[in-house]
Amino acid sequence: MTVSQQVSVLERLQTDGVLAAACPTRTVLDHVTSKWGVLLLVALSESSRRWGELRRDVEGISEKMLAQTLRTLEGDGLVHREVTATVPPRVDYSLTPLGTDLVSRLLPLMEWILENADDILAP
Amino acid sequence: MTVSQQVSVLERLQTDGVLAAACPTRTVLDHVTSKWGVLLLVALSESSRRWGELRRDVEGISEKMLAQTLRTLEGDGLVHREVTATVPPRVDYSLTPLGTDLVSRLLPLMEWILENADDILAP
DNA sequence: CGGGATCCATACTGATACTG
DNA sequence: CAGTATCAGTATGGATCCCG
Repeated sequence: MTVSQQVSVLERLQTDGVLAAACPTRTVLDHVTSKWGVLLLVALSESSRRWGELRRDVEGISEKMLAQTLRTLEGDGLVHREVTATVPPRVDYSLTPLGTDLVSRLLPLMEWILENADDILAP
Repeated sequence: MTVSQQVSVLERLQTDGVLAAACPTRTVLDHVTSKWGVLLLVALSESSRRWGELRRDVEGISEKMLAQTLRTLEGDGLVHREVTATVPPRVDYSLTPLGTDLVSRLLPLMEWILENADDILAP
């Protein structure tokens, strides 16, 4: 990414929002960067997952926050919820096209964190 | 990004951490995606800024969270703090090379949010 | 100007119990 | 299996006042 591109993004962030309070993009940013939102989106990046799988994939998440975060992401149109009316019931979660697009921007960031976590926490 | 790349990133996230609890990368992720951390990093993306400038740039941030978040980011080696001992005192904040590198991964995400916020919140 | 200290409200977490 | 409901404890954020 060139410097001129960086500047233009920053300028648009200032005028259109994000850095401005009360801007709708703040809400989206909060959802996307929420503690569990990122991890769930990443966990869904490869394939659709069932409730119990997500609960195991994302270690440490409580059932309450799992349900709450999934509902938020579903409401944002990032995650698709599909119920199969069987006994026992089966519910699959998957990324929507919008969610897939978002995750493609998210994974480079996660990869960076993975590679640099040691540098950050070591000193 | 290809599918094979996505899979490899996810697999490394599962084995090396992030999705695993008690992993150091979780801490880094929390700092980077903290409510104000993202906005401050972006605000610093173009040039170094003074305390008062950041306070105005990032609308809605309280002085407490500004100080707290800046100290965290400084401790993570992402932000550099430079004090000029004058009267009145002057303190400048800027991105470290590590911080600059991180922001280059962060801006595409912010740009995506900017472009898709309407689609997410409208329905 | 650039913070630190304090108090309060909210959000999150954890444990448990219950349901279709 | 996939949740919902509730309560209690904790962590986090915000508002305010104060200081060198």
